[in-house]
Amino acid sequence: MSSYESIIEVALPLPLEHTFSYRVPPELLDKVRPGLRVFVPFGRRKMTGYLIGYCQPPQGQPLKDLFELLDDEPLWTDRELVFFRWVSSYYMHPLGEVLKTALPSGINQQTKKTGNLEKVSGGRKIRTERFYKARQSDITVKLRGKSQAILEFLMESGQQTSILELRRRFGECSPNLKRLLELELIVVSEQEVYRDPFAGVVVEHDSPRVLSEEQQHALDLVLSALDKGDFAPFLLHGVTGSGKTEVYLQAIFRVLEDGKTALVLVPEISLTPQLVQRFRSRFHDRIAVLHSALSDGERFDEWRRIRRGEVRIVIGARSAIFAPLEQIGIIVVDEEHEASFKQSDGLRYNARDLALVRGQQERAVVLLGSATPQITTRFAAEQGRLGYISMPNRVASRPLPLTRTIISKITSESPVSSELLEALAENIERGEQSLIFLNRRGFASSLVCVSCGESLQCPNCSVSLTYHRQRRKSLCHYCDYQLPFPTICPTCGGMELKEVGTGTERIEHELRERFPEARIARMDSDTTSGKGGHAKVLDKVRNREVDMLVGTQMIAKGHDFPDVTLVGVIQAEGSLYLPDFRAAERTFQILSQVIGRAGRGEIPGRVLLQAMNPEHYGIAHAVKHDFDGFYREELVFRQELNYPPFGHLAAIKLSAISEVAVLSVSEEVALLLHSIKKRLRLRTEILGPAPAPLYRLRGRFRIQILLKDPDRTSLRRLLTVYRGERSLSSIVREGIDLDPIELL
DNA sequence: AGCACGCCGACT
DNA sequence: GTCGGCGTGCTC
Repeated sequence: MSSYESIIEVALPLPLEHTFSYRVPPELLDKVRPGLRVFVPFGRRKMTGYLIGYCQPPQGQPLKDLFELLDDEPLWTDRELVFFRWVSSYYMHPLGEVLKTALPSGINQQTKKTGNLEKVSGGRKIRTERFYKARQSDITVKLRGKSQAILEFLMESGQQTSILELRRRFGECSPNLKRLLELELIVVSEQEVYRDPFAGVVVEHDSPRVLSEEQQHALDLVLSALDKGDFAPFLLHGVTGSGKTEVYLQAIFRVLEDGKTALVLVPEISLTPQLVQRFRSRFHDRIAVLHSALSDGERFDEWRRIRRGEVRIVIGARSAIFAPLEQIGIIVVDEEHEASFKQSDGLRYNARDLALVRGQQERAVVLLGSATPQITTRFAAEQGRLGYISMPNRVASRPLPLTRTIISKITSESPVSSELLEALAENIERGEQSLIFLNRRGFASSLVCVSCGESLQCPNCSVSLTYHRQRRKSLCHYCDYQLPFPTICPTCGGMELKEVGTGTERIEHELRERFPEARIARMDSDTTSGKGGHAKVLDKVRNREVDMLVGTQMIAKGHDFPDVTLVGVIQAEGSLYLPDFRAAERTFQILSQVIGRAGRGEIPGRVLLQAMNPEHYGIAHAVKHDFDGFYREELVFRQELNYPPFGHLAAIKLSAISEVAVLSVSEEVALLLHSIKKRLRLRTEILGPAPAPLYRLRGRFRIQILLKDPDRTSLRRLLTVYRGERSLSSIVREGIDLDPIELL
């Protein structure tokens, strides 16, 4: 054994830039390989590290020996390590922590000190089950009852059969099996099994559907890119109901035919059971699913199935970008504009951006699908850095819903306008379903004291507490702060508190009074807590057990309700004035999505949209289903203000810059930055807020941080110094996801 | 991140 | 006189 392999380089999951070297004890020399986890001494601790390579013995310091190797087979390939290294350097996050994030959680060993006792915990968890098999023998023994039945079954099948399977067929049968074992008629063995997140769920088979002309054209473009076998990124811009999923499915079919694999990223898989269902009925058990609702055990097992090449398709939420797939032919990012592709603690990454990077490294086709792509994505497509595929029409020539705005005044008595009420009444009469969308939960958005005018505020977050009538509580929607059923003003002791602002709870209440016979359901994070909370409501709607569904964003995303013909939107501009440079974009997107829920079946849909200022271009273009119009106006607006994709932020390349400029953040964040300037401990200069005409616009501030003489450490500090709700790192990361193509 | 060492205030 | 605050520094 060469001495070269006797010193290994180990990355540790700690916030340290450096990797560490260890000596390999002679008895392990023939077993070490990059890709294994190692258990090593570190200070006076012991921890799990990642063997990433070999190195020369550093002079001067004595090396420690590693304790043990935790794996037999490498957990990652060389190619994956290249990707991890890229992630590490781009997000300025230590390689060891990147590896920890990428690998299934809960497999690392940790030492904990309990008094003087050292406790090793964690480690891999492979589930095993007992399997029984009939012994081959000519002896025929006649047994009684169940034992005989079990023996006959095992002899007939000749297969290894798990205890679970036997229990399912014969009920409790341990005593019988024990007896059969004693008689040496059967043998038992302990075997590895996978925990199956879909245990017991049956799906029907689904065949490829006939494509529309538009879909066929989109598919052809993707297929010809696949044939070239090179990196090819696309934006698939298709309106709601244009059949993007079918394009994904058929492209993936071809990828599998070519012997390659497919990775599908979806925003929040628990919210899109329909999509997973559709994939499963097309591809059956060739699919692994990765998302946060899996237990550690299930996730570990799905991960192992992928690593071993037993599945060719992975569907998952953002973390699935690290799935151990090899030979990736296509990466699909569905609803690419969704913010949930961003991981916002620990390693902060945007899975949508990483899809492009991994796709490039794997020479795969990357398909970013959306009805309302991010402005920056569309801009990149316009510049030719992404292929652009457009599907502007719905399948089966179904028209987009007829959409109308209603001007709503704050002073109006009911939050639901009379026109909307009328339309709802008509729909009930006709036996058709309606959705009512309001992007705010609770009953009232604040309680205001009639005598002193103060509103109830959260002491931690300085925002109004939302009044929840059913729970008899005032809640902060940012933190967990809550007050029980407030009756007295905490400022002046006044006895009368007025409900101001409207939430979904109030709308539901209102509609129940107006339509006592109607079957009304509400769907927001208050009503869908607990397992399967979403599915329950969604099934009710699909089974037509509900006439009206009131809800927040939740009802806008990805559900196919074929029988909904009317969508009502309360406070359409509700999200327009949030202190976020993407407020207009978000408003347009959410409106487009909710409008897209109407008329997906045989009957054309219609939408009534209540807004105080329907002339705002985000709303006006949503009404006209006019993405391009919106897109052009937003680009002009951003160009004037130097916002992304035109601003300096696009130039943030963290490893190379000599100046960090943060622009266009909220007033709150701007003030925050000033207040923590001392804590930055950096040689910095914070410029701004900008002159009034600029920063006053939509309440946004323009500020700038100049980092003098930046190095890795100071940049990291800038990223991590403030670990609040709105951390500096998230602001800098806002910059990172501005122009993903810039990454390549 | 842990976990040490280290130097100043209120306590059995 | 000690317990304990968190500042600083190190971990192959």
